[in-house]
Order: sequence, then C-alpha cells, then structure tokens
Amino acid sequence: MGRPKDSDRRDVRALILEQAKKLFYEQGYGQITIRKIAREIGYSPAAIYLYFQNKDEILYELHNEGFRLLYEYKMRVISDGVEGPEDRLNKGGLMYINFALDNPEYYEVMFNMPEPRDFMDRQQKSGDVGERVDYAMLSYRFLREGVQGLLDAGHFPGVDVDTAAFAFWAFVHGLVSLIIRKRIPYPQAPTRELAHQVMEFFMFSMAQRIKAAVSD
Amino acid sequence: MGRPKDSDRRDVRALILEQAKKLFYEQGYGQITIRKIAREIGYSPAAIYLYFQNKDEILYELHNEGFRLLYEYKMRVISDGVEGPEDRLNKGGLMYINFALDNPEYYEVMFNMPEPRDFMDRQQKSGDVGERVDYAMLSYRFLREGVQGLLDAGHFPGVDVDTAAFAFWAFVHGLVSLIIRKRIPYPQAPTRELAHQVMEFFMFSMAQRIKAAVSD
Amino acid sequence: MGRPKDSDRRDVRALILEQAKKLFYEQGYGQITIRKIAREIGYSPAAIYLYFQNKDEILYELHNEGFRLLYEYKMRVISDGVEGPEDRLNKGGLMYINFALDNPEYYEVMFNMPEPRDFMDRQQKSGDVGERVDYAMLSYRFLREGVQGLLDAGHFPGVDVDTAAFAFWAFVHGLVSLIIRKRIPYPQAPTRELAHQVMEFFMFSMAQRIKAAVSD
Amino acid sequence: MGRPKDSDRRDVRALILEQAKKLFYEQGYGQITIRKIAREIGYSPAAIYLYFQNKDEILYELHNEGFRLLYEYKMRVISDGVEGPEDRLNKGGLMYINFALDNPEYYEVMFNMPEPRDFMDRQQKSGDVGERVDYAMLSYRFLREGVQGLLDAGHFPGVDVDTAAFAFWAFVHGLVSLIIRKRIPYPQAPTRELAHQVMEFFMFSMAQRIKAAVSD
DNA sequence: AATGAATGAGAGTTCATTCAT
DNA sequence: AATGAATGAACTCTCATTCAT
Repeated sequence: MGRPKDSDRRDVRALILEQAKKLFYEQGYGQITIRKIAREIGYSPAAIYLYFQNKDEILYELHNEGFRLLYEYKMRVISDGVEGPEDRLNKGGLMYINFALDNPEYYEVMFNMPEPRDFMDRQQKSGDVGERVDYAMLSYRFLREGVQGLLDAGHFPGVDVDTAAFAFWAFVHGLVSLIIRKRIPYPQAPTRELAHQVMEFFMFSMAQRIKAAVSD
Repeated sequence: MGRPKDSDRRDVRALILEQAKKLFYEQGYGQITIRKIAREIGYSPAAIYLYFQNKDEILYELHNEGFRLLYEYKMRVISDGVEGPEDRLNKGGLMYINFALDNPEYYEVMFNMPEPRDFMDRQQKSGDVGERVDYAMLSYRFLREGVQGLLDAGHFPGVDVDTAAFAFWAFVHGLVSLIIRKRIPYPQAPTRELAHQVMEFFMFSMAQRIKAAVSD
Repeated sequence: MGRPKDSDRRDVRALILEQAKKLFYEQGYGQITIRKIAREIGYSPAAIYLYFQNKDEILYELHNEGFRLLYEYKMRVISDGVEGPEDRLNKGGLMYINFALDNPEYYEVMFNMPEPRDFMDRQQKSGDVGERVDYAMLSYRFLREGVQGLLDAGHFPGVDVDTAAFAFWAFVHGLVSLIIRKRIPYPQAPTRELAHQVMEFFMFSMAQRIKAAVSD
Repeated sequence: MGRPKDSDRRDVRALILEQAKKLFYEQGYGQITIRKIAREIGYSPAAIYLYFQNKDEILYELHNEGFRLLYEYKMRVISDGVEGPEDRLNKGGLMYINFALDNPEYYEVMFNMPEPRDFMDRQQKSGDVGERVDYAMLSYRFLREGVQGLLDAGHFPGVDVDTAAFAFWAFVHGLVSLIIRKRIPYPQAPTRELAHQVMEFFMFSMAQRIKAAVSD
C-alpha cells in the first residue's frame, strides 16, 4: 500500500511474492492479478515483468515456497526429537495436516492449480532449470524413509515401500482436501481437532495392524 | 467444428454438457468458456442461454450428473450381490476409484470447483430449488451404512460412525486426487491397477485391525 | 402472468400494450423488453410481431395513448363547467400537472423518448399513416383556444397567440419535468401541492398582468 | 476516425469526452458506447478505461462540464455589468437559453439522463467524493439571489423565494426542453429568436406584475 | 394464430502483456 | 530500474428480431 521506503525495496522480487501470497490469502486465487499486486507494492504492472517472466512464474514461486514451508513443518518431527517409526509417521501426518490447515492457500497452489506445473514443465523443456532445492522431493523422501523404517522393522511384509508411502500420503491429502474444500459430512465447521481425530483413527488402525502382524 | 448433423441436434442441452466436459478434460477448467462450447457444438454463444441460465449452471449440471454417475458406480456393489460389510466397503472403494479414474473431468467439477456450489447456494437462497434427487447425499449414506455395518459387528469400538466414514472417504479421495493431478511419486504413468493395489493395502490393514480387535 | 384465458385473449394487441404500460410503470422504460412483455402475457416473443411491426411501434402506441389520456384530463375543464378564459387556463394547467404527476411514465414516452417520434417519422415517409385522431394536436388546440380567449378579451396586446400559448405550455412542461426528474431545489420530496402552488404563483402574476393591462 | 495525430493525443481524456459529446449530439444518447468512442478517437476500447472508471463516469463528467459551462454563461450577466434585479433576471434567462441551444447535448446529459446522477450517488455512498466545485449549486444560487433581489425590493409579497425561483427556472427549462426535443407548435424550425421572444413575453408579464404591485 | 429454436450484433468490462522512453 | 500508455484477445451476457413449422 503506497510506495515502499527505499529500505523496503531491496528485494522487490520478495515484495512481489509477499503481496501475491497476501492477496491469495485474503481474497483467493481468483484475485491474484498482476495489477493488484503492482498496486499493492506501489509499483507499476510493468515493473513485475522485470522480476518475473509472467504470472505463472509467480504462482510457481509460491508453489515452491509452499513446499519449502511444508518441509519446515515436517522437520519439527526431528527437532522435537520424536523417536520410533510409528510415532514419527504419526507426528509427520499431524504436521502435514497442520501445514495444510494453517496455509490452505499454499495448499491450493501446491496441489490444485495447473499453472505452476505448466510453468515447471515449460522450464524443463527449455533446459532453463537452475539449481534449486526440490523441497517436494525432500518431503516425499522424509515420508518414504519413515515408512521404510516400519518395513525394516518387519511390518507390512511384502509391501512395496512406495505403495505404502503413497497410501499414507493419500490419506492425509484426502483428509485436508475435503476439509479445505468444505466437503466434510459433518454439520459443524471443520476443525483441526476433527482432522487430528480422524488421523488418529487411521494411525491407530494401522498401528494395530502392525502389532497384530508382529504378534503373529 | 462445423454444424452438427440433424441427428446430433436432438438434445442440444446434452450436447452442451458433453462439450463442456470435453473441454474441461482436454484443456482444463479455465478453458470452459461459453464461446468455446458454442463453437464446438456449431451454435452461437447466445444459443447456450436458451438451455442454461448462465455458465455456472452448466458446471452445476456437470457436478450433479457426476454425483448421479458416482452413485450408479456404487450401486454395482449391490447389483453384483456383494455380501458382508468388509467386502462391501472394499468393493465400494474400488467403484469409487473406478468412477474417478474413468471420469476425471466429472471428478474435478464435483470436488475441485467452487462455482457449482456457489450456484447451488444461490439457488437455495432464492428458494428456487426444485425437487432433485441429491445423489451426493445418497452416496455418502451408502458409505455411512457400510461403515455402520462394521461398527454393528463390533469393529472399531468407541468410534463415531461419521468419523470412521470420513476416514474411508478421505483415503479414496486423496488417492484418486493425487493420481488425477499426477502427483504420484512413481516414475510410471498412474494406473488403475496401482490405485487398486494401494486401496487393497489400506483395506487389508483395516481388515487385520478388525480381526485383531475381534480376536482380543 | 401465466396463459390468459380464452376470453382474455380477444384483443392480444391491447393485452400487449397493457403489459408494456405496466412494466413501464413498475420498472421504468429501460425494462420494457419484448421478452418481458411476452412472458407477462403468456405468449412467445415471436407472437408480439404478429401485432406490432417492432418495439418502436409499441412505444409509439403508448405515446399515443398518453396523449389521449392527457386530452381526457383536459376535458375535465369542460365537464366541470369552468367558465372564463383565465379560470379555464388555470384549470387546464392544473389538469396538465395532474396528468404528468399521475402518469410520469407516460409523460416520459410522450416527451423524452426519441423512439416513438422516430417511428412516426418513418411511417410518414412510407406514406403508411392511417386515419387516427391526433390527440396531441387536440390538446394543443385546446390550450391555444384558451389563450386566444384571453387575447380576444384584449389581454397581451400585440402578442402572437402561438407565442403566448407556447409560453404557457413551456411553463407547465418545465415544472413537471423538473419534478419528475427530481431536479427541484427543495430538500423535501416533490409534491403535487408544490406544483400547484408554483403554478398559482405563475398564473397569479399573469392574471395581475392581465388586470394591469386592462386597467391601463 | 483513424489514428489521431500526435498533437491531438495530448489529452486523451478530453478527446474521449469530446467524442462522447459528439456521438450524443449526432446520434442520440443510446448511441454513446465505449466501442464507438474508442473507434472514433482511434484507440482500443480498453484504452478508455485508463481514463475513466466506467461508462457512467464519462456521462458524469459531461454532466459536470455542462454545469460548469452553464455557470460561465450566467457569469456573463455580471461581466456585462447588468444592473437591477429585473434586468439581471431577464439577462440570466437569456443566457440560460443560449447555453441550452448552443449545447443541446450537454443539456440532455444534465437534465435528461439518470446515469450521471446514479454515478454521483454511488460515489457519495462510497465516500469517494473528492473536492469539486458544485456548479449546479452555484447556478441555482445565482438565480435564487436574483429572485431574492426582487423580493427584497418588495415584489411578490408573501411569496417564498425558492418557490419563485423554481417558477422562473421551470419556465426556461420547459422552453428549451421543448425546443431541443422539437416539440414546438410552430411549423418553422426552432430558433433562438423565438425562444428569446417567448422569454420576453414571460418577463414582460412579470415586470408588469411587479409594476402593478408596486403602484398599488 | 402461434411458437420453438436460433442468431447477429453488440454491450461493458478485464486481463496479461508489451515497449518506447 | 521503472513506467505510462496502450492493446489484443478474451470474457459473460442481453436484445430485438426472424423463420420454418
């Protein structure tokens, strides 16, 4: 709002992303327009194009930022010192849910908008990739390693690690997606507690399965 | 694509829905425009408005048609004479997956677009509801009854039926969503077999849990 | 609203005009559309064209009807047995004001819409006139005769009768126009009483002038 | 028509208003469309929106400009050094007539179109008013002061100043409206001379009234 | 006498994007 | 580094009107 002070300008690119995110949060993705972002940061629409190739690149950056943040959430599992494959998986799921419900708009760009992926694909085709940390990949690996831990401990014998990991992921993704999209079959408003509760039910069942398998 | 033959014209309304769905599938929801649909069916844009109030109503109809079709898929559980709560739940899940992978474009309108719901809400506000079968509700009830069957048989003691139903739904929804959106962590193309396999893993674990619980 | 009974149908043309007028009254001239009229009388839009060449002819008929009605208002001067040129002129003015404020929408078609006149001009050019009573002309003649009465009595010596008549007409027309268009310089809502009061002021001044002239 | 020369471009906003006015004059208010204006000034329709919020704002500006210009015409009464309340009122009336007949298209926007007022009301509601001189108000005040001058000199005893002012205004407004709308009852084309003549008749009568009243 | 089905023409508006300066 | 000025290409939607049936 209004022209930023010189000191704020240092990283106009960051400023743009910040405002894009804010607009996203406050008004939904249909409202991210170049003009609005420009107005918000006190620059002209044309200025945006000095920092981004086009609108899709902005969404792509938000998409990346989202995955970075998701990874940050997941790392709390480690910083909190959670031990044991089961607890780590459970805690990882809770963190995933928290991230999604804390940042529904990020979640949308990450999983429900085609543009960022389109941009990515185009970049890759033109060989213009650059060296970035792939946080989406890191997040998946973190999950996969957790699941591998279970398998190593003898659980789910004969099950492919990717298949099992995919199942875990599908579950939490479905859970938060339905909540964010307001498709839950409860009359009340969706809450984090509800999500955690459903998650517990899932994990508890799995845990039992694990125990059951082990006790055989 | 040129004027359709007389035989094609019989139900212009159906033609419109068909092309809207096709455009959606081939080019994404941002590409469903009145003009494109009109061009595709060989009519003028104005003609669309003889059959639909506005664009949102088109999406709303696809959304409805989708839920009707999903219910049809689910009813195969019954027409195939599947017995026993576990098998019914499992079969219901497979049908859900089949529906979603057979009709990804319907699936998107049903779960990923705000417009149909907006239209619904507006209709309800203006009291313009009409007497329609609510297939979304019927589908959910079908799931819920299946889950209730399990609970009645003593499984998952202490778990709320809606919570359990939600968990099952979340799982399959997440599964197909990731596949449709091409977010699966496998290098290969997503297949129905993969989906079924992951689903089996989930159900197998649950089944074990059930047995474990029962054998306690 | 709804299909009229057979007995009502006898004069579809009249029905159309009636509903056009009603729409005009209730929603303003921007709302007179062929479709709305058709819906209101329970016929198809195409049916309108069996009775009228086009939309302008409908407005033209309303315009005519308006002038007929205005003449009816004016005739009350005679049916009320008002005598004396001054009183007749005064009463005629009050009737004009009443007509306009009772029927602002008619007044609009009569004096503020170009379409009816355009239609009239086109008709005249194509020699398609027909034998109609010209109520606009009759009304003007009535005014003119009243003014002529004053002149005959020796008032306004040297003044052309058309000039004087025009002046009287201009005054009342301006008066009601400003009120209908809500351009009056009073904070309160415009009332018939206000119009009558202003009119009285005008006529009183004129009357004085007449007396003054006579007493010279 | 065609791209304007560089020299013409200097003030595109003014160009737009100019052409809007011209279209209005030549083809009627139903013909003022964004597209036509754009074509006429050699710009794209989108360019209009760089200078105006929407179509109504264009009409609003013409409306404002009209009132500014009317005030300018009225100020000639002062710059010409006319003295005495009667002469000032008379001269003011002539100026009003001249303005209207010189600028019939402005007159229409000022008094016969709802849009500018609608725009004004919306602006006021949204608190977006800005500090503009209200020339409509100034014009009315000028008239009112003239009339007050007469009252102060003892004329029209017992008459409210707003009522008397309204009567004067109604008269000239009706006069020019009928002429602009071509509703004059003369076979000849309407002329400024005719208007002045009718006005003189009105003022002469009033003047007599004044004298008569004074001589009592 | 009446209409179902259709359209051409056009409305206002918004957007991402470009480019000379 | 930044922008003022502009546009092309859409968009949704509405209307008066036509014509085969």
